[in-house]
Amino acid sequence: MTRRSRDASSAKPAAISGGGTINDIARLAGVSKKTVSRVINRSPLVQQETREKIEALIREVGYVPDPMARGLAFRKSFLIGMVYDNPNAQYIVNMQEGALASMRGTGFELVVHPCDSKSDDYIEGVRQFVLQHRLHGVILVPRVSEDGALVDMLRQAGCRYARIAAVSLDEPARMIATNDRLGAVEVANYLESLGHRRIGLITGPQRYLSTRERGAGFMQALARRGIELPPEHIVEGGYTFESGVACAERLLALDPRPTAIFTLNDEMAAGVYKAAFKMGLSVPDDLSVVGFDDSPLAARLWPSLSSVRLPIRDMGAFAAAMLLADEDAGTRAAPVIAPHLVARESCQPPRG
Amino acid sequence: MTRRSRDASSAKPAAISGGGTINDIARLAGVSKKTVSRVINRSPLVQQETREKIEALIREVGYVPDPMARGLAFRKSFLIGMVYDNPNAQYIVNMQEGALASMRGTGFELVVHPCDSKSDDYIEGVRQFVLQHRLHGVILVPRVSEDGALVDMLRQAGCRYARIAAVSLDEPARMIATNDRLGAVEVANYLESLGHRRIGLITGPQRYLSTRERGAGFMQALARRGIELPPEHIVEGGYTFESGVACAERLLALDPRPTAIFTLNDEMAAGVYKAAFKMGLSVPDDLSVVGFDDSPLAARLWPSLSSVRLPIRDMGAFAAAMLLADEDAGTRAAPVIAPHLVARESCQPPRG
DNA sequence: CTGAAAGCGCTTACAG
DNA sequence: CTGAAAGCGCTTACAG
Repeated sequence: MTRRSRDASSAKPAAISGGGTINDIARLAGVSKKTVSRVINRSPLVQQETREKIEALIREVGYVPDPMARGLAFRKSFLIGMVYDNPNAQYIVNMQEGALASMRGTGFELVVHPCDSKSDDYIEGVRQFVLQHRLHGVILVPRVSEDGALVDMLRQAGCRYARIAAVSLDEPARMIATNDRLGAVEVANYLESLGHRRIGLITGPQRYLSTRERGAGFMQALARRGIELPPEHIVEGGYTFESGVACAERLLALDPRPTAIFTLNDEMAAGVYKAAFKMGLSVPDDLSVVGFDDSPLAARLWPSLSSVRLPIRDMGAFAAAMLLADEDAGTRAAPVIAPHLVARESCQPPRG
Repeated sequence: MTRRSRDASSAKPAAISGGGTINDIARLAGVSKKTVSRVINRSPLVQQETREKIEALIREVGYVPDPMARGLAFRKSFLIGMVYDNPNAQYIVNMQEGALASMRGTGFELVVHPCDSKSDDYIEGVRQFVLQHRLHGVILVPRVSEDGALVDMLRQAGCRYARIAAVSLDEPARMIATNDRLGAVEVANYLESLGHRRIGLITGPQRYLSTRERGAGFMQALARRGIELPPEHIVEGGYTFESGVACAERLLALDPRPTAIFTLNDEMAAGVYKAAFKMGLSVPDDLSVVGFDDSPLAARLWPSLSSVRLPIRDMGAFAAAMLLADEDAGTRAAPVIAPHLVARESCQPPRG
């Protein structure tokens, strides 16, 4: 009782510290702290009666185990990291919220790690990030999720991860495939059903998996409906507004010009709007436009932009849930992610 | 040596664990671990020679103290929280990056806590957030930063905080004032200098400090230049795209109608664009528009939107630096944050 | 300026 | 099913 000042005061510890320690609960329950520990960790090796008594006490006192003490003993923190190199702020924020939704009430917290995958020491940065705080696991967001070298490092470091990518790249328990291809297929079918035959495609850099998936899905679906895109109708942009303008100017200079353009993200679709307006073309009267991402921009453009939406929040929630799941919980059903087209005002049948 | 398996292997511990423990360093240096601890914590009570030897060893081995062990002993984690209830994703992401920039190399990490300030138990949520992991401190982003009840709770919980708000609400060491008013003044002067006299203002909800500051700054600056805004030229929006459309429709129905409109955020400015186009008015030929926030939207609208930019990244960096600063480091110069107008294509002198 | 002891709040072997 | 001992990797008193 001389060792710990708290012992000298009262059995009920200060509320501010979150409800005492494991020792307080053990003393109150008249058991060893090891037994309390078993209850905390859901060990089956506790008598039902004992367990219930301890659980009631824990609730009553408002006791919450200290994550740092647990982490020290476990050699693993109660932190989940999110690693990303993604210019789409809304994407990041939505995914954070989704992950947090799965983590609520678990005692885990989310720590963020934006990085620059073009710098050659970013992997070392992630390594220190996961190792220093002994992260429980990390969520890998596109496009870093596509980097095999990063994943190799994580495996070697013994850090769990959940990858989010356009198509499965890993074992199911570590992977959330977003099936970007399906969204592009939907766009192809939509434009074709409106009657468009001369269609332009503005892609992103081919090194991105999402670009290849979206592009391939779009072209294949068109082909299935008997539409072939001539090479000059396919231009590679850089996922930026400016590149969207430049690519659209090239496409719209064609004669005859496309009656519809699909851009592989919304940024570039906004660029298409600008190019069209500069040329005196009206969207959608003279040109239909579809984007991808359904970013906040889409609904705010005038006319509002039809775009493909991914359930980003859900993806974040699934990823966190995967990381939190017991290693030995058996095979869990892989979540099926399906993008879908949100049709707005930017498309209509071609004129004439 | 039977106790710790690592002792049995080699003096140089596995690189994967980040470079051994304090005991390894102590043994290698031939000192007690307390002395190593003093070096880690920059205590002056270490002989220069001893210190240098230990520091060299730490670098060589790549030793990094375990934040969980330190946190347990300190009763305080190496985590900084960011608490926000802000619909502007770019704002959040930029601020996160700024905070992280200040934290780089310190061993601290950033843990995020979005919340809903309209729910009545959000303060309890933040309380558990800061208490459970014993956060080192939290960054309070507008608009939760304006909530006195939240700050009271944090004070009572003994959690450090840094508040970011339009105007100082707290002691300088806990406050980053963004001086929103100055940005609005700049807009007023700009529009006046272009020759506008009939000017409309679309505000946000008056309960927000930023709204009041921006609105007051704008009107006062106009008044100083001899322009009074009649009441019907001032309408209250809700910071949403839709409210921008509705407010603009009211303003543009006036006869004579305003030649310029200032909206207190970019979302509503986009709404003004839509309303103008629907009425067949051209921006900027028939109507000049200025927004606030300089969100990604601003540069992507057509014509691109003039808007007030806040140095959000720097604000995040300052906030984190404040939290990391030694309590007894003395009074540090309060950073001066100054918003400024980014003039783009949406304004020109009024016609006629 | 330096160190041995005790402690932070939890868990992992190891016994029973 | 339960517990006493030792340990996770660090720090705070307290001595010297």
